[in-house]
Amino acid sequence: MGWVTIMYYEDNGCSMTDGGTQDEFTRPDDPASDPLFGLDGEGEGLDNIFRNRGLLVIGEVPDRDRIVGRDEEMQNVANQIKYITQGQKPNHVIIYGEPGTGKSLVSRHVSQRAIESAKSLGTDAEVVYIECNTVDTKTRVARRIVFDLLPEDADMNVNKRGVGWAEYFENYLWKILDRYYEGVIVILDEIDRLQDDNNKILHELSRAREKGSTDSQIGVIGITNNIQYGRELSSEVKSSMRAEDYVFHPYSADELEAILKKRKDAFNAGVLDDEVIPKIAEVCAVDKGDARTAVDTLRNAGEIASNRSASNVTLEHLDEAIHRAKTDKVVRLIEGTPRNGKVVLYALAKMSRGKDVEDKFPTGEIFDRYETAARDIGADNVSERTVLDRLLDYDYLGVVDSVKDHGGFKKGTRRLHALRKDPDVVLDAVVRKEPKLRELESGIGK
DNA sequence: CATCCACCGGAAGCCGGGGAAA
DNA sequence: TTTCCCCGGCTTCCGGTGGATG
Repeated sequence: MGWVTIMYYEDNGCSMTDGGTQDEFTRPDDPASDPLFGLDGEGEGLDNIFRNRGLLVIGEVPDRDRIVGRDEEMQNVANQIKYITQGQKPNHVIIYGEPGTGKSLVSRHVSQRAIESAKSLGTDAEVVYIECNTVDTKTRVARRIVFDLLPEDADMNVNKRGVGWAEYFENYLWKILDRYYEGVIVILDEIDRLQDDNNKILHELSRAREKGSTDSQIGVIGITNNIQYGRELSSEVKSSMRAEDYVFHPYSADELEAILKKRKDAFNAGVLDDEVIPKIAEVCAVDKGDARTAVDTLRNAGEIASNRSASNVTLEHLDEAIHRAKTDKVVRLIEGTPRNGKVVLYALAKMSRGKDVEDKFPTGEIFDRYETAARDIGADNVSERTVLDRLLDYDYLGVVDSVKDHGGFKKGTRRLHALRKDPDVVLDAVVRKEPKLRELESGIGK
């Protein structure tokens, strides 16, 4: 959950001095029935929509019977790492595919099961899962592996600071492995987020046994949603460490529908309108078949219904949830871009509203609209050259489609720009990130 | 054909902020 | 803490582009 900004407006007619005006919300004697949180003391009625909202929170590894449509992928991964159950060397695996196609899910689930099988067969094995978008340097990765594998009761003192990545390996990791583990699987998620020469750590891990660093069997599963990176990595890695690589394809609408239905029991019986799940599946299947977004959207629709104290989750709530999901996506893309860039986007969104989707605008026109917007909010405006740069940035980010245009009237090569997202969505996103633009919007109306 | 238009996009350099180094 | 340096946003400058024009 993210933080929600709540604004309070002062009530002018209110005097704080005299009288003992108490809280509007009188506290109940029993905190278990505090109406402020919708409690009634019985644990009932806390929520008329959700029974178990946790089923719709991404990040936990679900039971095997909630995994849908990835049987082949699971078997493929299992075939590569199964040797660890016998205490033998697992193969390395590289997985790539679009976001939300079950890469992390399958890797974690299969690895976990392999480790359990190994343990029950008497092999000491463990799995380490690392998200490289936060653990993004060689040293951090090495440190995470060491501390994750270090048993609680180990009589080994590991320095937390001042240790280089190679030292972590030399001084600690190999020793820990030799002492406690016959096999380890290391999952490196979003491996493309590792900084520059990250393949060194891949190399070190994957060749450890051949180099005689340890007797333990190490299997690496590298995950990336950057197809390009995945290709380069897998060809390079394949030759040097013989890793198998797999592509996870997006979920179909049917699979998405099945995934969502498996999580239907997050809701109370009967509150979820029948059309909701198929609609989400349909919408998300068109947009890259992203299961994460699908589940998020279902949860959001439920939350919107819940906040409204509605008795059912309806298509209306869903439409709002979809809009919110799209807005969130754009917000994520544009946060971190310069303020003037957002004003440029604002200008383009304003121009695009009500126009044909195919309509494109030359840089000059956007610049003019941008200038008035910048003046309206009292921001110092940038040159046309910079506006062009901002538009090209957004093109790279996938918010704007920017193409070269040859042979206009009395014009050489020029560029035309159009939004790749719904203008209303972009407008909402920009307005959310830029308070001045929000004032402008709410002031003028449309 | 040469010229012109109106923009593209690379290069160089300025500036301020932030983080590392001293 | 101060100092230094790097980076990203921005500007200015300028050669490039390619159909229209006469």
